[in-house]
Amino acid sequence: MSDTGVTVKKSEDFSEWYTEVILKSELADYAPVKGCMIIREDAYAMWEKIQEIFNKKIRATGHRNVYFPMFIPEGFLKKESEHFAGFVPEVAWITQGGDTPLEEKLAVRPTSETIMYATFAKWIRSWRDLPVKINQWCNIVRWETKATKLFLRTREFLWQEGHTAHATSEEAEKEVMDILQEYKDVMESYLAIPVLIGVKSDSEKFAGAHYTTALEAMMPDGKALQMGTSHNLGQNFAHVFDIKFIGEDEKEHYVWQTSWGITTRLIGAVVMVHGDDKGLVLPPKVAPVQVVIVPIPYKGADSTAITAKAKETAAKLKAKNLSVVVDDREEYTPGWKFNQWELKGVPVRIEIGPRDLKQQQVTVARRDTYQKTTVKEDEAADAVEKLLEEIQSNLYNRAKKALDEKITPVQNYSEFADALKEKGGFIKASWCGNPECESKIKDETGATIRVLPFQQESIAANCVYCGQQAKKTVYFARSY
RNA sequence: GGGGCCGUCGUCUAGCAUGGAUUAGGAUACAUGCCUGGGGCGCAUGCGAUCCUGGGUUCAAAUCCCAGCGGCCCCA
Repeated sequence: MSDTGVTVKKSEDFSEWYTEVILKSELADYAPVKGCMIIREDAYAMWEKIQEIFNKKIRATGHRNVYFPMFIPEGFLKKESEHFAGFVPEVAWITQGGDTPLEEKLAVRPTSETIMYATFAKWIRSWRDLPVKINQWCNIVRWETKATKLFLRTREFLWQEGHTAHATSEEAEKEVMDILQEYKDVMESYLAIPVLIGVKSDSEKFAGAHYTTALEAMMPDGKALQMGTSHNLGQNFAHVFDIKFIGEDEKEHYVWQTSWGITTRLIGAVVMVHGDDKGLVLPPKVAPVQVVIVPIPYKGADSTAITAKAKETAAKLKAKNLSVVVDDREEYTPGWKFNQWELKGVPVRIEIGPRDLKQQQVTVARRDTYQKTTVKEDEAADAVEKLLEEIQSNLYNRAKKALDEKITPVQNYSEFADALKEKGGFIKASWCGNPECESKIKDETGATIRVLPFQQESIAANCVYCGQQAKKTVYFARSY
């Protein structure tokens, strides 16, 4: 028995399944340094797709890409004390260059607010210089000491960080929400992962932010995953870094700022949410290979005709801008190839054998449902294109259903505990707004407030923990 | 933050309890040749191991002890 396939069932040992799928589908590999990973071809290709999608969105709204250095002088980080306190436990420091100790140690960026904003102070003079809307794609380092997990928590990861400065609070506020919506679209329309959006509680907000908005998804094991954040920084950093401009009113003002990011963690979410016992199941819109064609050459059959037909079909699909691979390797049997491409999550497989040739058809198999049908040869390209759309929406609908099933409204703390114990997921509950209740709940159950949804609806009059007058309806969950 | 498990050819592993004799064995992968082909084909031959690293115990260590490195899981 071969062990090249996935040996663990997703429903039986989720963690093990996750690791195994990633390694065997060759998305990633471990690096020699603890908590670091190698992002392999297919995963990187997905990251590039995400970059393409998001770049297009932010360019359309006037943002431009830049690159700042990865070394940040300690003094910069220390300027905003809350920010520094939030990040210092996991900053990697450079203290020596060659043989020479550095006079001031350098942080390997855990995020770039400080180095960017020191520069903003130089760039911004007048209201005419605003808004500043920049973004960078880069790596960052957060020296995790706790458990690391492929894609979800590694010491180094890739992300994009957008940073903006505006003349007014309203404008910054709008930016935060616009970006949040763009993120939501990336996740739902492209990654096929539904998310809950809202504001973070103070204890969970970004260190140094005025407030943080976030997008939260639900994983099949009942744990929430933060998919992205968009922060309203208010004027905190502006004051610290002295980012001022002369307004139209001829007076001096501090800028209003935002920052926002998504990371390679999204790839881990795709694996978790859509994958199955055979391996990855990739949403067509971000799949590096959308269609694989496997010729079935029988002994005695006209294998040149079969291969020719496979290539011809591939050409038709490519003409529709689809990414297609013809797997004409002779050293593997068709059955072996089916399994391998399923492991890699390719959404659609086309089989072309003597039978198809004779009947001028192709056999089409979809990854999400394993359904196999035959399609007339000249209709194949259109049919596949349509099928890919169908798979994309099927994956989203499946995930949406799973999310909805994992949201439990509760009236009191015993219901809260039961729901969390039984199925995990999001617990929708009323909260008085006191951080102490939040913190006690965390200590007792491991669940934290993931978001305070924008659309508030009252589900109970009293706080789920202390019984005092409730102020907010929030989603709790255990999280990654 | 706390607890537990693990590390042997590229990969999965046997051997470890009770130290010595398996030449560290097998499967898979890889290479070559044949045979096959609509769900991980078959046969033959071949290649492939610092038993994670360092130290200790011992006449003798993959096996026991300690430390380090790396991985996994669970709990809060």
